[in-house]
Amino acid sequence: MSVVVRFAPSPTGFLHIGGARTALFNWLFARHHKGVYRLRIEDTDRARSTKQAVDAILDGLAWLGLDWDGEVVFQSQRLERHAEVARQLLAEGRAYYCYCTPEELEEQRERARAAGKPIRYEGTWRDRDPREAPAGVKPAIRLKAPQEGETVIQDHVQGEVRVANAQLDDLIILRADGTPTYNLSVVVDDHDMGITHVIRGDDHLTNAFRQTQIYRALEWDVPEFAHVPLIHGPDGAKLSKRHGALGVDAYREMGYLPEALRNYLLRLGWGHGDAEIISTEQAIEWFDLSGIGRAPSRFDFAKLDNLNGHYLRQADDERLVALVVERLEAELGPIGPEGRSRLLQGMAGLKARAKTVAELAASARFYVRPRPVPLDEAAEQLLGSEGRAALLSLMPHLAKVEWSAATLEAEVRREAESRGVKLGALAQPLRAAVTGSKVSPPIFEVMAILGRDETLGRIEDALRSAP
RNA sequence: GUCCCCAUCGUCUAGAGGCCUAGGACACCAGCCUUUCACGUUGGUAACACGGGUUCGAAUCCCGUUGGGGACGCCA
Repeated sequence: MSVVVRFAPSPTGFLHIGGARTALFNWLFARHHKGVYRLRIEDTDRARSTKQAVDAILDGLAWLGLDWDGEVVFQSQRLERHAEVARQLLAEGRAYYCYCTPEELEEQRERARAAGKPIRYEGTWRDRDPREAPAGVKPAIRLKAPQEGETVIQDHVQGEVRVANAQLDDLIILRADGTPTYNLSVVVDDHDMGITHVIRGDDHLTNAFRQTQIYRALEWDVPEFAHVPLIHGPDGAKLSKRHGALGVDAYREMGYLPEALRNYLLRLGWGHGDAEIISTEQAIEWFDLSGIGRAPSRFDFAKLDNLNGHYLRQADDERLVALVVERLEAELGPIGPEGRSRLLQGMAGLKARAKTVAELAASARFYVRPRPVPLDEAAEQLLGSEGRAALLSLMPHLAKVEWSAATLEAEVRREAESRGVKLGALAQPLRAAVTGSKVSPPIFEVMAILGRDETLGRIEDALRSAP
């Protein structure tokens, strides 16, 4: 039997990190089994679903590289089919009309709460004669769920989970306005789409019981389930906007690479021995449901940063230049071919030092800034009067040397030696004057990339700016 | 309140009764490398929540306690 899975977000907000991981797991599972991975937008909440949210989800998935198979299914376009199934259950006597008003139901809930009993529908209309129906009340349709025994699900992550049917109530499958409710829609769509494995967040575990009851009433095959533990914030509490319940676009904005996020998300809740750095190809080969852990996990930016740094160092220079230019242009205006060329030459030295694209852009800024390059506080301190004096006396030597990283370094080393100072005594002021900062890629490499005129010009600027 | 799930270093995890004096990774600390910062490298601190069983033997199995989490909508 071929595997068919789906990712089914509801477009009431952005694609958050938990959803991204669910999508990743489904995608990996499908690719591993050479099956089908589909996307279904659960937009039946007409009031809260927005086009922007749908776009954000689609964009987020595309950025993450989780391509789906076939057409996107919009649940809102299948309402008629869902209603038809509800009516079928009604006709078969496996569902019934319920004439309770929302107020009555609220009273029932209150009563149950007060009595310390499970909060559930009392079954008021389950066996009542519909002829007693109050006039003018539009009924909802409820599933006639089993009252005895228990409902059991075999979960690939949680194992066998069972709950007494007495805990469950007769859930509404079709609202009074004729629209289907979530659990019915999910069951009908999963069935119609031929979904074989439902991999989703653990918060759906209890829905699995209700959905199982609907499957049974319909005499349809129940799919395999895998409920993945949720992702918590660093403090162990529910993810909040402060620490991780951000849209994937926010991670992109912070400068994370999609391949790094994929690797991080994969390892968050799934393991394969000691493997940490896992390429997507390798992940497809290895991914299995049994590797999913059963405990919730916490989101940790430090580890994501580390992974991102790894993938950054691995990334193609041209690609990184494009990402950096995009950010730098937003800040400094258009960057010409010369600037791009410097960035490309300097990228190897730059990317070895960054954790995120944002950091990369910040540290690359000096390559494309127009003179005079502003000196930050640390650079100013490094220069001081001694630093400037050192640079001044170094100028003639720099002016005459052949302009390459190796010759520049050799010349400055020779000078340091003859002056009886450490290389740093000359290199640091140079770095400060040329980059405006005390931290940069190797300074002779920087000088070589910048070229003789630009470098000497910057040094002169720094000398002139003496306080 | 009711039901369900979970529990190994700070974090992510390896571990499916003896291979565990509990392994790896991130973070942290120290050393090395070094023109800065990173990278790299070497070493270090650090965990089986607690209490009972079962067993010759338990991180691994069972029960309870505690602590987290999730669900209880005519939302999805």
